[in-house]
Amino acid sequence: MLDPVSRVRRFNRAVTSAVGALDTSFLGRGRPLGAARVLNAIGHGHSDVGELRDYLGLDSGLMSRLLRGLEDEGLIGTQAHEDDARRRVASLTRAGKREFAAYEAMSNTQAESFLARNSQVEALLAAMDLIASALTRERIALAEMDPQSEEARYCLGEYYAELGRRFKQGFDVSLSRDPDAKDMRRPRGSFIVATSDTLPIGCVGLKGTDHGYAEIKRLWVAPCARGLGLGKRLMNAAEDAARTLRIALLRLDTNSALPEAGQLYRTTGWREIPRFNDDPYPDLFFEKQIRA
Amino acid sequence: MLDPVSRVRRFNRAVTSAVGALDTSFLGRGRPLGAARVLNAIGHGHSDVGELRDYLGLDSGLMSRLLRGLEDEGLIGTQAHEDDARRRVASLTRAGKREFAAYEAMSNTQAESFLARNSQVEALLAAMDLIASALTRERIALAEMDPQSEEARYCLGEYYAELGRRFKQGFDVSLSRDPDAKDMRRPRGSFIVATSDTLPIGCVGLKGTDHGYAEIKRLWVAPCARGLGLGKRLMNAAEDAARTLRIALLRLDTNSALPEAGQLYRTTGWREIPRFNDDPYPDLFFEKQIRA
DNA sequence: CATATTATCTGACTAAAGTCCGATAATGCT
DNA sequence: AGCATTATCGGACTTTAGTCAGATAATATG
Repeated sequence: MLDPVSRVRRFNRAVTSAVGALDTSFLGRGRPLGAARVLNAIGHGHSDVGELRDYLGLDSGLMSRLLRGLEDEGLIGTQAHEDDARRRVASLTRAGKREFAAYEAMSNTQAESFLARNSQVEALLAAMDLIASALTRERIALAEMDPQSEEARYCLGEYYAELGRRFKQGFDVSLSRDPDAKDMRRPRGSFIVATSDTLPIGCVGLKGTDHGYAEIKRLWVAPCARGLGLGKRLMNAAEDAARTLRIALLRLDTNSALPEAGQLYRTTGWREIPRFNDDPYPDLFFEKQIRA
Repeated sequence: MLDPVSRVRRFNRAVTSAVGALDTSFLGRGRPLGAARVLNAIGHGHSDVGELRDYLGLDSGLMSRLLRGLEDEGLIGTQAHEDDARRRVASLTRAGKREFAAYEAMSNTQAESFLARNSQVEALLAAMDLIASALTRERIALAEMDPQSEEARYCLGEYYAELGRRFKQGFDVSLSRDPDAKDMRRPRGSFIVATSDTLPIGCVGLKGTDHGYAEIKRLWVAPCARGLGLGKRLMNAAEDAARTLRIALLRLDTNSALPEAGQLYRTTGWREIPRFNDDPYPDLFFEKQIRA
C-alpha cells in the first residue's frame, strides 16, 4: 500500500474513474461517445480523415460511418483534399461549430469546477504539469518559432522569473543584454521551443552576431520537464540549426549559480573559455566547434 | 494554453490516453474488459455479488452473466452467503488465482516501467499522491482501527517524521510520552485512520486517562491531503467517538511550531488552558467540553 | 403462517463499437 | 496507356455492453 508501485496504481485507479466520469458527461448531448469524439477531434483541427483515424485509432469503415452520421446531423461537411482528391477533409458547419463549442464549454466547466473544489491550486497544477509531461515525454515536439510568438514569450517569461529566484541579488532583465528578436530569426539565428501537447516546456535561442560565431541564449527547461533529457535535446536542435545556417563556432555564457547548466555543457563537448563579453550576470563562458 | 483550465485539460488528455493504453493491455488475456474487471475486483476482495455490482456500477443482469462466464471458464466459484442464503459470494478458484496474479503482474510491471522511464521518481510520486487525493477526496473514508494496525503504524511513522522536520531541535519519540496502544482502544479510547482508496492519509487518536477526561493525540494529515478539511473531519470523528464512549471533556496539547493545528482548534470550539502535563514538547494546551 | 421484500438469475432485447471485405475512384509508376 | 497502389466508402457481420421484465428462492414482517 505504501511502496512506489502501489502509489502509482492508486493514482491509476483514481484517474481511471475520473476519466470515466468525464467520458460519460460527453454522452449528455445525445450522441454516442464515438461520434462525440470525432466531432471534437475535428474541432481541434484534425481535419484530414486519415489523420482522424490515426488520432482516434479507429477502423476506416467505422470512421466513415461516424462521419456520415455527423454529416446527416448537419454538423460537418467533407471535401476532397486539394492536393489529392482521394483524401477527404472534414470541416465543421455552422451548427457543428455551435455543437463543438458546447462540448468545449463542458470541458472547461469541468476543469474549472475541479480547480474550484480544491484549495492548493498552484500545487495541483504543478503536479498535473509534471505528470502530463512524464506521460507525454515521448511526444515532446521541438519546433523553430518566432522569438516573439506567444509560446516563445511564455518561455522567456518563465525563464526570467526563474533567474530572479535563483540569483540572490535578483535579476533585472533590462541589465542583461536582451538580444534583439531579429538576431534569433533566420537567417541570422533561430529560436526553438519544446512543447508537450500544446504546453511550452522549454526553449533555446541561437543568436547571430557579427563576430564570426553565434551565441546560445535563453536555454530553459520547465521544472515539470526536468530529468527528461530535454536540455540536451534542445542543445542538439540548436546545433543542428547552426549547421543549416553554416555557423561553425558557438559560444555561450552562464552563471555558476546554475550548476545543472554548466554540467550539461561540460558533458556535451563545450570547452570553457575566458570571458568574452561584459555582461554583469554570467561568470562562466564556453565555446564549441560545430562539425558539418 | 497557459491558463489553469488549459493545464487541467492537458493533464486530462495525457491521462486519458494513458488510461486507454492501460485498459487495452487488459484485453491481452483474451477476455473482454468487463469480465477482466469482475475477476480483478473479486481478486481485490470484493467478493459479495451485491458489493461487486455497486463497486463496478453494473446492472444485476449483466453482473450475473459475467459471473456465469467466469464460472464457465473455471476461474471463480460462487457460494451462498453464510448469513443470508439469498446473497451470493464469489471466490477465485486455483485457476482464477493464477489468472488474477497474471493481471496483477501486468499492472505492477506497467507501474514499474513508468517509474523506470522517469528520473524524478520522488517528485512524480508526490504529484501522483496529491492528484489522487484531490480526485478521491469525496471518497476519503474514516474508520476506527487498532493503533497497532499496519495503517495506523504507517500514519504514526509519518507523523513522527514530520515532527522531526518541523522542530528545529529534532524530535525524539521516546522523550514524548508514547501513549500505550491500549489507551487508544475501546473502551478506553479510539484511533481513527482516514484512507483514500487504501492509502492512509490522516489519523487521530483519542487516549483515555484516569483523570476524568480523554486526550486528543497524534492528529496528522498527509501533505498530499492538506487543504481538504480533513483535519476538521478527523477531529469531528474523534469527538463522535468520545460521545459514544460517554467522555464529556477532551484535552490536547500542541506546539506553536504547528500553527495550522492551533488555528484549527481555536476555530472549532477549543479553549486555551494552562499546561496540564510536563511533556517537554508542547507549549500550548486546549480543552473542549463535549455535548451529548 | 401468509404475505411482502430482497437478492440473484434468466431470457429477450437494443445500442454501440468494432471487424472484414469488396467496390470505387484518384493517384503513382513504368 | 496500363497496372498497382492508396484513400475512402458501404454492406454484412460479430462482439460487447447495457436495459428491462419476469422467475425463483430465501428472508423479513405482521
